[in-house]
Amino acid sequence: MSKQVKTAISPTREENYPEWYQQVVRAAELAENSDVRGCMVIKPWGYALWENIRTALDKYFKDTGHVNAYFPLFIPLSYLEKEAEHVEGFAKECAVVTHHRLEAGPNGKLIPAGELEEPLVVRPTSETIIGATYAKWVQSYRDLPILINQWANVVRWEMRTRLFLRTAEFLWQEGHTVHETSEEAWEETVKMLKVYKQFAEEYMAMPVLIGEKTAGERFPGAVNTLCIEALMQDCKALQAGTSHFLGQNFAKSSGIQFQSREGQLETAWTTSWGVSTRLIGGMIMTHADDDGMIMPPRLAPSHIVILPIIRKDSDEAAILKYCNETAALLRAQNYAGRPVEVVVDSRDINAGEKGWQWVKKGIPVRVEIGPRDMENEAVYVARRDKGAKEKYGQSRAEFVSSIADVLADMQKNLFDRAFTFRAENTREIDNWSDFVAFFKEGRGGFALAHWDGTEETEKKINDELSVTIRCIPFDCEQGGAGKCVLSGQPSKGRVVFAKSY
RNA sequence: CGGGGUGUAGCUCAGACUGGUAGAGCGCUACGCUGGGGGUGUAGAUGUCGCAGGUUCAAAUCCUGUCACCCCGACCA
Repeated sequence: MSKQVKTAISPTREENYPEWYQQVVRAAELAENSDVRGCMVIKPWGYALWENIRTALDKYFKDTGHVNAYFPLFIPLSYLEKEAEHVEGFAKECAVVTHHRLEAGPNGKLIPAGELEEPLVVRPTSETIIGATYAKWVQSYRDLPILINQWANVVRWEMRTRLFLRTAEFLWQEGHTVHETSEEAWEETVKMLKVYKQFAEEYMAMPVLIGEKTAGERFPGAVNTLCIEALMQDCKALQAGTSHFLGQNFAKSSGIQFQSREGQLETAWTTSWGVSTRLIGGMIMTHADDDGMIMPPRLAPSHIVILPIIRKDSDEAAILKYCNETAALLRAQNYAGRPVEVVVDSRDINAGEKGWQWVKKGIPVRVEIGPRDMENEAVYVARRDKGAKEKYGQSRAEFVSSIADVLADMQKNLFDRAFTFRAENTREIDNWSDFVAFFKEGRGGFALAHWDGTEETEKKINDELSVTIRCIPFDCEQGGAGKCVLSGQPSKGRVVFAKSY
């Protein structure tokens, strides 16, 4: 007797959410822990996802006038010291290179030698090194704006790490721009935030709230930090991207100055904005279910897997031929501006096992093709956004011609699901006991509540409930004024509270 | 950096209290029966028992030291 397993992933989300998450990452072959503390190995299926994220975002950046460049991994320690708040924010999590050579020690072990005159910090973010470079590039208002993005890895020596959500090394993009005026820099900050929102919603099928951070949650050294915030299935919030208005802080510390149209020497205005491999964690926790990953079609590494069902060896050649033909027909179709991507999985392993591997990987569509289907010029189809039992037969021609619509429908379905989930777990709360109940007795979620604007209240709420202000929505005053949920002091509008990652 | 814990096969772990030639399940390899819910039979391969000392005729097991990792806190894209 085979033991009956209900879900492909164990434990389920309900049973143990953090463990479920780890298991999904592993079962979907997205990434695994490496021998290096806090650092992950991103496996081909996960990396392909990142490549698709990159391609899509890069297009947005180019379309908004940015170009890519690359700056050094190492930052001289003295650069980091230039911006006071910035040092304070990152000093505790910096990897530092102090030597440049290894020598054989007495017991055959290698020991560092050749101490550097000035230690180098492995970039936790590149504002300082890029700022120093920009200072050399900028002399005149004619040199502005500078609109550059870099795709890179950064290192932050975090105490506790989790695959994709928080790793010591992660991949990201960081945009760094320089502008003539405050207004223009602010416009850029908002523009890129909106790019992130659009990308999150249209590609990742992950609805996000946008707004600004409170002073306490700001990027170290920023005048203002804008963010996109998503709600995960365990009702905790995930900061999925940030866009910073840096004012003149970094321009001053790096000496980015230019001669203005009026001939005056002026300090420039800068912005920076980034999203990271954390987005993958966000996608998992937004869409994946107890059977594993679910890839939104627009970013899926592959759209369709064809699974040949071979009952007799004598059928094998004919079925494989039919499968490859089907793949070719599908590849000739386009979905969302790129050719449909198809894998034919002809590995000689048990058919059930094989199918489940793809379920766990989250491929949008599985197509089983056996002798019966071949005879009828048909296919047998399963969509990852539907129940695993909901498979349906269809003529091949019909399936092929409708594939783009199926994928589009699935993309929409995933977004709608996530949107509904968020709506169901977002609540306006007007008094403290309801607020406490929402987070302590209930599952939590986004609480829209009034806040008196003081750090004191923010801290008290965090201390008591581990709940933070995720963002102050741009349009928060439209809902009208009210009284702070904790202090009762006047408030201009509701802000978003949640527990967060 | 405080408190707790764990290092044994690729993975998850038993064996340790009471020293006596290294174990299980899963995975892996080969062949067969299978194949549309992840099945099954037979035959295999795999270990400096984290590292270094000590006690002993004998150490995965006892002792000392050391390193690494995990969990709970404080800190974070």
